[in-house]
Amino acid sequence: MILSQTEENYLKALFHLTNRNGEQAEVGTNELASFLNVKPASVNDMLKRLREKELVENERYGKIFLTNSGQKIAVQIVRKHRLWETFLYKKLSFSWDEVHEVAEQLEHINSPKLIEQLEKFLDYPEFDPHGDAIPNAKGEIKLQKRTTLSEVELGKSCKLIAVKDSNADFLQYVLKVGLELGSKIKVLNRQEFDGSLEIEIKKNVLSVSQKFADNVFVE
Amino acid sequence: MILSQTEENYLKALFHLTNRNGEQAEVGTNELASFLNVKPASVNDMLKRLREKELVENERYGKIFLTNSGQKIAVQIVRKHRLWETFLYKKLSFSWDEVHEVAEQLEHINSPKLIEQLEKFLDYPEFDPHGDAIPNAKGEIKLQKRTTLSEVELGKSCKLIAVKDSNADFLQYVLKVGLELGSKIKVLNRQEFDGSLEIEIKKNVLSVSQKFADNVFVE
DNA sequence: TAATAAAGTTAGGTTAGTCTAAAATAATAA
DNA sequence: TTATTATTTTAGACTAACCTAACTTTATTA
Repeated sequence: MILSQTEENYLKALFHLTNRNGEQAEVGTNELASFLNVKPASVNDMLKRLREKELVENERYGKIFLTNSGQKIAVQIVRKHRLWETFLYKKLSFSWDEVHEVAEQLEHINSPKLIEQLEKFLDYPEFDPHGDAIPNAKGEIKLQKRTTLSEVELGKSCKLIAVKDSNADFLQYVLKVGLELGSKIKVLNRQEFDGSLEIEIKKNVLSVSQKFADNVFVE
Repeated sequence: MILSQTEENYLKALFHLTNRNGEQAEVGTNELASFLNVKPASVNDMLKRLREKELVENERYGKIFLTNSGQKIAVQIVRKHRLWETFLYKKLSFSWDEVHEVAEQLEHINSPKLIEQLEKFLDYPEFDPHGDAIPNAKGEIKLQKRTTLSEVELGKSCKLIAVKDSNADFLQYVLKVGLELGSKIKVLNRQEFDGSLEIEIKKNVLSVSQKFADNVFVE
């Protein structure tokens, strides 16, 4: 089935919104609209088309779900996105926070051979530069039971393996703080009243908010 | 200036049609329409928009020209196309005849850094897999005074460096005949009545039409 | 449970890019 | 030079993807 970029973006958005933090989540018109920066009325138009193509299911005034085929297509888009991010980061010296925007464009290129060969060229990577798992050709995703920085015991050290979202501002802040994939972090102290953490990175001590710590994955 | 893929395709088509065989050529509505597989009426609509953006110039019932800024944009698209073709051929094991179609999609990705880095990654290639010159970042193109197979003297040997167009059928025929970039070809004989040539490739002798020989560049 | 707020839908309109059919102009040939 | 043919333009319509404004349904809370 040949889909427009817009249709693909709706499917991908639904995939992300319905699978949050590894849990199923319910998604409505409004939420999808604000995620995609369009108006609810536009979402309605598109949902009608996607229903007709049997890629989504939703009843009048009900929540929105991807069908099996919708899900399959969405996973393939995510796969392409993450492979391209990996390519940009590993081969073209893009920084962590720059890859997302360009991968948003590249993910819509339609060529099965291109993706196969790209994956091979990158030597079958399992994770993208944000630490997210790359679905394989069959659409299978490695399940990741990931620990956040917030959950690390006081005094212990850990290694940064991913950050939760792809917001460029957040990523830039992470970089500015001196972190990158693989950075070693030691958790020194935790403020009870606001959950903020005192951490040590390369012999520098700094304080980060709970929200920050919740968005950083470590092992 | 941000252009749609369609607008970019019109500019690129005009670039190719107005610079044929190194010579300037006049292009009209009908010709552009059939090149792009749309109807003349659609071309008219688009020309209006491109005139308003000052990317093309044409008078009522007159021939169509790219303006300087239209030309600049077109060259950048050609540059991206040829760099991507090179990438697919050199790094992702695409065959000669497969690169064009995918590059048609990739050429519309908008990221100056991506192209800069891609060019660097490929080590500043001068020619694409079809032997066409890749414009540099400034839009300068190496001028190629190219010899066709038709022009080679009887008994002389030459090396295949390019083929004229990107038609997949023609490229596949070229491959089938046993030719690739760099292949050595010896011209044995020429039929006066139809211009066809008898050539030797890897100790095989075969006959090719004048049209074929006109479309194959050698040095 | 009635009133208010939030979420979702519908109707009607816009723009980009396409089309068909018909009309206008230019080019070619008798 | 007039008639025929080819090219170009115009008018009117369609679809995808969006919008605003008004309306309906569901959820929340007083």
